[in-house]
Amino acid sequence: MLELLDQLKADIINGCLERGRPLRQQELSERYNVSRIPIRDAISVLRNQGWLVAHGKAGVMVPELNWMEAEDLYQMRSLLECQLLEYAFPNITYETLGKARDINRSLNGSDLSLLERGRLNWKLHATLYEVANRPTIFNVVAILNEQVGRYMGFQYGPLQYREISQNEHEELLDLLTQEQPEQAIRLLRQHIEVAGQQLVEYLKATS
Amino acid sequence: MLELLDQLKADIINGCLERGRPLRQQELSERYNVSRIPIRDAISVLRNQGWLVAHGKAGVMVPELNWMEAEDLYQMRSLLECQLLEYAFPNITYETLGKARDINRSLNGSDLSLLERGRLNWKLHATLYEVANRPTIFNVVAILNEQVGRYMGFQYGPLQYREISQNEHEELLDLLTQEQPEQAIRLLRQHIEVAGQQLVEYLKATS
DNA sequence: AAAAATAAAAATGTATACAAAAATATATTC
DNA sequence: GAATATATTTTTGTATACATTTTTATTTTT
Repeated sequence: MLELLDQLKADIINGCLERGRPLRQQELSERYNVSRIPIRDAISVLRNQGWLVAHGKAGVMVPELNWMEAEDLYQMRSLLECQLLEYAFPNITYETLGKARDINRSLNGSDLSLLERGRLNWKLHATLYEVANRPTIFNVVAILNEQVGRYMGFQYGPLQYREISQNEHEELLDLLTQEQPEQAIRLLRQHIEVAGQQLVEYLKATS
Repeated sequence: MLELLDQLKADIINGCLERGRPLRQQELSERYNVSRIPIRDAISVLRNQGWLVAHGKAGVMVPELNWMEAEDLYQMRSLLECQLLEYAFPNITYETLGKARDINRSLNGSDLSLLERGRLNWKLHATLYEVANRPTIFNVVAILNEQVGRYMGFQYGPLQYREISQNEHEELLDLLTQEQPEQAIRLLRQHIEVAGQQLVEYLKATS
């Protein structure tokens, strides 16, 4: 099941599944060599996570990427993640920061798939947010990051966003180590908003 | 399918389904007179909407209500819905306001179930937010309101929140009619936060 | 020839059946 | 008698089969 979900997500990211055309359960069941039941299960999950949309009675389909959605996702991320970091700050330990640094280093690897890279990026952020002990907000933020994942092909491809992002992560961790929460939060807000703006620019340019 | 979902939600709200005990697919399929497949589908949806939680390998169960979750849901609602109203304001017409007023009047009915009442309440808010033309933020807010729905038994029961809420709706619509967006947004923030605080207080007191 | 009505096809939703995995109970060993 | 190992039961996941609904194609009527 998890395997199937990942395969589907990967195929959505790299464009193997046509956008804007209804997906047929039977086609998918043949493509992935399972019956229609697990396909239905997977579709249900992916629909709920925004990887697929139900277009009325035309069936589910891979949604087109659009800059407005990206903008909104990043705006919500900015709002909610800054709030989470604020809650988290008093509880951040050296262990937390160490874990985050380790993850950031592993992002150096050049043999990572888009999906893996995106997941590590989220794991880094999540390491900080976890200690906020706000599971409900955390969950929503997790969903938002999941949805941002659909745009990963763009963000980690043409934009060469990798190094910039990693450097900002390092700065952020340094500010947290120096116990400067306000500046850290400001940097996080900027980190997210700039990423969003760049993605939006790119989407506007290509569409 | 929609029917089954509503039945399950209703039974979760009014406590027919025990909290904190794993749900068996077969039990449910007998209880609701369907096979296990639609039950599985429904569980998947309800899990994604927070009505059920997967407790490790102990199976899915109805989550306990807790004040912290309620607090967080309302905090997020406050943040995001105020943002939506800001976006919406320039596009709000008399027709929009009229629709909202009609819905608010229909909330007078005393023969409404908890689920129906909650849905009307959301429909009123949604009428305003729709014209913001921010479907992505709108969707997240819709999910948050769906989750708040799990607490409806409390909010519309012991707290007798009905009249207060309806009056605030009317005030809000008046402010929007008078084209006073800042005050309207402030009132909305208060409307949401007070509702949240009252619910949290109640939950703290009873638990 | 265009619109409406009917028939054919396809797709989805659901039930049943079976297989794999998990949990529980029973037996066995020390 | 406690701990481990084995067998039994339960629960879930998936395949197949069928019914219902939706879509598409064809025919009929004006």
